[in-house]
Amino acid sequence: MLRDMGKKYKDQADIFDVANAAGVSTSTVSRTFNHPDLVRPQTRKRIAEAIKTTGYIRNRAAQTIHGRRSGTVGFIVPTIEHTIFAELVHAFSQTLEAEDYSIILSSHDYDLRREYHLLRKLLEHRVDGIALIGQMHRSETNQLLKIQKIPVVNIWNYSENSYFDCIGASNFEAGYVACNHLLDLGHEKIGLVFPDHFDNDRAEDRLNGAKTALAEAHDYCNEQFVKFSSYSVSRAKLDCMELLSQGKTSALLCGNDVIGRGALHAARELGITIPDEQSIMSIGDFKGSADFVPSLSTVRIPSEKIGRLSAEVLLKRILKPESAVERQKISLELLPRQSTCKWQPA
Amino acid sequence: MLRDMGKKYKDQADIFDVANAAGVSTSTVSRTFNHPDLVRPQTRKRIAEAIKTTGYIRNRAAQTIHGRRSGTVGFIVPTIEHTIFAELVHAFSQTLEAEDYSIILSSHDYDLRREYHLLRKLLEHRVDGIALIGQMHRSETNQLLKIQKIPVVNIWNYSENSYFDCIGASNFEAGYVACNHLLDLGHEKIGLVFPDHFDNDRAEDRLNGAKTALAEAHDYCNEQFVKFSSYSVSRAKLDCMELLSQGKTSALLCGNDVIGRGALHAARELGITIPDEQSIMSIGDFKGSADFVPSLSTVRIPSEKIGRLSAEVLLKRILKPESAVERQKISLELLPRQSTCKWQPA
DNA sequence: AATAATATTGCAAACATTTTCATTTTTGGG
DNA sequence: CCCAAAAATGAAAATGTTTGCAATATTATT
Repeated sequence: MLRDMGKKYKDQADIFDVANAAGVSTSTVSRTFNHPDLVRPQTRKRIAEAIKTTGYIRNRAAQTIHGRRSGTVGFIVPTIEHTIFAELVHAFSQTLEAEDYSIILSSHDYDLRREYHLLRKLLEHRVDGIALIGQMHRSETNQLLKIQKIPVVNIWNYSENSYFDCIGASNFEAGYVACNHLLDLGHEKIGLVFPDHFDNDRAEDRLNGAKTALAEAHDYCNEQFVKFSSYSVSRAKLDCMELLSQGKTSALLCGNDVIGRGALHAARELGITIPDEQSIMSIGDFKGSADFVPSLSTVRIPSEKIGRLSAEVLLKRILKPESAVERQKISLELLPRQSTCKWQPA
Repeated sequence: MLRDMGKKYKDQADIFDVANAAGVSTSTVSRTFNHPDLVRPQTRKRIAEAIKTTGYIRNRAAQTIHGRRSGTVGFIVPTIEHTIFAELVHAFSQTLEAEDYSIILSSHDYDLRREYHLLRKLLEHRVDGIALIGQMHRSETNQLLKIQKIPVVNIWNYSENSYFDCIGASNFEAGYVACNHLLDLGHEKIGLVFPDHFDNDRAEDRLNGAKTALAEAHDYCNEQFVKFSSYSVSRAKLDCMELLSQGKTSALLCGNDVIGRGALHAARELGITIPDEQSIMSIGDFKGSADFVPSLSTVRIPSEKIGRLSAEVLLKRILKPESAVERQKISLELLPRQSTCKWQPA
């Protein structure tokens, strides 16, 4: 039956307008979108035309309300400003956009209380799934996720007993491998420059990995060589200059490539030759780190791969919520480049 | 009246559950959210408790359907991978998240056909507003935006006769100013390295600005010094190495800081001293460009400011759709740093 | 050409809210 | 303590879809 014509002026065509224009019922229009195989090709064509002439645009909110997928996925990252997660977000989005999902992206600036609030907002929008960075979250965050029974993927930091699906590398291992690279080269006085953020299990794990390597090699870890810096090349540069100018180290181990770049700049600024006078080792391998001169030695954490796989796993979970928890430990790659070399005492 | 109790098991508390728990009607619950001043503080408190005990989370989709704000804003950028828009997106998001909006971020990889499709998807979600980069879009994109009468802000590239609100700098001017900086320093053989993307009015305008400056100074622009590169440090480095090793230029003008960084690396790789042997000039001033050694001379386009202002303007337009078009031309800042100096013929 | 099987389509209920209008409660002034 | 005005609340309609079920149209089989 056609809809009451006495309605007030409407700016947006709705499914009734399309149905009228095509001379079918709303059910049929709806089906053309959601189960095209159930409607006759001929009818489908008529509807397609009606859609064009009316300028109809589906209302996802209306279908969301009905319990159908919202077609959105929430992605909460610590930051989008500092390159760190750019590649990850990019790969993640591309994969999901290819499946017609839209990404609601929010960042909490390393404040896990904000993370909780952002999560609530995403749930208000009835996202079909959620992606979070790291394993460390406030307990109310985890609780909320559990009782909501919403598909969740935990990205970036691998944990063998994660409650949710989890795709990431072992950041402990990354720190361990990176540090051992320097130790293998004969370095003994290694400066550790790591981000100072709390609310960041990745950095913490990396630092612990490095300290463990040091402890194994030296039976101790000299705390006076540990420096906390931040996620900014400028800040890191200053902090590294301070550390380098003390002249007590033969190598710097940087918690991530942003800091690694800062270290490279710092050395240059101070006229310190890399790697002859100091080795610089980093973790991450962001795009461009290989292009520095000297190129930055680092431990590669394949962010594109992680982003793509996370999206795929989340997708699977959305389609099949009850399957077993999926965890993938993404392997690291030690990339010795020009910024590190054997330590030769003068 | 209380709701029919014979309903099947529901996992998600809805507004009826809250109403029951608080002993009020759904109207009152709804009002506590949307017009808190209309409900007695005492009742409000009772409802707040009911919300907690039931674990209720508002359904934005349901209110969107009612013509109410969806609480989302769509932001379509060319890319999130290459730093270019990271600061912009960050500032934009922060400003809108503070007002409780969620951002649906999508990227089209410099493909304006994809931009159109992404826009449609955003409209399906009934976003309250849309932010787009640049002034150049497919005609169907512009048409769709016009007939939808949705708040739109055009970011990044200023145009004095934009149809929509527009916050940005003149990229023509940026190219012009950057090039004149080199000309003022006495450079004559200037290599132009610009992104090769079509579908990018910003790069085009910058290049035209540079060419205009050259034409004014020399009455010609030597096309053999124009090189098209891409938005990647690696790619740009290789391209710059090629150009530099020909030894026909005394300065490089780079279309953006990504290319500028590539140029810096290239020179270093080739053992060319910056700025003594070659000057490197860039456009953008991304975070970190000042920290390179030598620091990168560039024309600053204040992306954070642009991001923040865009968000504010879009917000205004959402609240007051009928007000006059707002345009802001953000001013540039020439930042001569260490990578450029006076040209002294050998 | 009649019947059975299958493919299409339509009706109406359901989804979770918001909001208008009417009704009830509270408040303040005498 | 009563009454008018103001404040708070509730009932019900409306929002734009999807989908189970029933009805109808098409096709295949004899």
